[in-house]
Amino acid sequence: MPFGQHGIFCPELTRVSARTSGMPSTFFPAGAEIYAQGDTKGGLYQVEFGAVRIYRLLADGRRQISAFHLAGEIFGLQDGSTHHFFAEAICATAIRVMRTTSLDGDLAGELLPVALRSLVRAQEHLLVLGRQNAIERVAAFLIDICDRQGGLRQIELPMSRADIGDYLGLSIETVSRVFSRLRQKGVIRLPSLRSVEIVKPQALEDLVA
Amino acid sequence: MPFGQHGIFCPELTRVSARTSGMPSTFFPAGAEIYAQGDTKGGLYQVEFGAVRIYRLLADGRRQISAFHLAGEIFGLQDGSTHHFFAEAICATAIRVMRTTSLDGDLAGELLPVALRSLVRAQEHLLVLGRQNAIERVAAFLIDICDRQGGLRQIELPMSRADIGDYLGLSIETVSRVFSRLRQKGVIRLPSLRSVEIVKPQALEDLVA
DNA sequence: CGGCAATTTGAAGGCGCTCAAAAGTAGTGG
DNA sequence: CCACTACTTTTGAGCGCCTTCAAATTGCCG
Repeated sequence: MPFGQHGIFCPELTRVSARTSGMPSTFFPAGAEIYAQGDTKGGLYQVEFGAVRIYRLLADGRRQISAFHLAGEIFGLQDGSTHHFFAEAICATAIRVMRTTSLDGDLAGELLPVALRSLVRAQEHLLVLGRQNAIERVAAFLIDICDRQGGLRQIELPMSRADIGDYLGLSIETVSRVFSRLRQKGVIRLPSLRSVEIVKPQALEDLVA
Repeated sequence: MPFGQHGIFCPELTRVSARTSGMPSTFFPAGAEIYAQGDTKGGLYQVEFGAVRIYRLLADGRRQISAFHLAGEIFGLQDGSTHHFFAEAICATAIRVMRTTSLDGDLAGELLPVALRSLVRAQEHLLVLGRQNAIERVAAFLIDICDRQGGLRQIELPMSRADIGDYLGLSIETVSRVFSRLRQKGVIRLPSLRSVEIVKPQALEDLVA
């Protein structure tokens, strides 16, 4: 099976996406692997709906999520012939696949901007992980997700606290404590476990300095 | 002046590099700025000799070095029209410049591998900053520099402890303490301040897991 | 309603940071 | 050659933030 053992081909989505790009879509339930470290499947992926986590593991199980990808975003670029990371669906997710063969053609010029955006993102994330404390990291995360969801004050988080912790280099407990602290300060509200309302955007901005 | 206020044009180097690429070189003394955050100078840079640090600053002065670039390596790729980072010469350094105009032509296809290598590097660095402790970070750093200097056991560090700290997300003191600890364990020797001899490579490898 | 997983909250400890001072290094000029 | 200065690096002591371990609570789905 081309796109991970849990990948389920979805004819309806195929037809939908075919109208826009001519490429088929694949559906992944929550937790399904899209590709693994060492996989040789080349290609580029676009999130149609849902969310994806890109991560790496240490031998003892420590995990670092290097990026989340939301609807519309492109991922899967690789250096060399094999993937260096894992990609998993965070929730029910549809992925549009662009074949490697087409990359050699006209798309080559469009690939560079994608790579550069990812690079800038990763480098900015380095600043967060290297030089910011827990509350600053969470603030940066919320601002980032907010912007990528259209800038509305109401945020829907597809990922768990564990995912957020592994993205921000924090423990689950610390993430939870920071959320509580921001709530107590009146900076955010938590209408439900996976949604956040930003009450004082400026307070968040001030935290990331 | 095209490449930072401290850039010194060096005719002799120009002639040398012209033989290989037809592009001129610029010399930068230690600490000289190559480009700054917000600069609109496009273009690609190659280190001829010396070393470069790429970094970002927080409002209160905290600094995160996202990458070091040694002789032969290419840097300066940017998303959009302005640089998002600072680039400085760490020591006496010569930089070969490739003009933006030439990038639009034949080089476009060669740019993608450069961007992808940087991306993979940054993402691997995220794992170090997010999920590894002090001794593991230093071990990863030494292995990386060692590989990039040809894999010899003797390493020459162009950068200060402060630079290493700002690259690894550690304080100067912690970097120094870890070096001492590795020396006491017999893993490395420190023939001088800026050189490291790796006595037990396997011990270092084991640390990064 | 019951069971399981995710999240929250609490308590204690450790790793790395800050502050401080000593030791080492390099450059300069007498 | 040596004295002097300025800077980097090393080492020490104490503290604080985050982690770990543990338990309570909440939310979800059958």
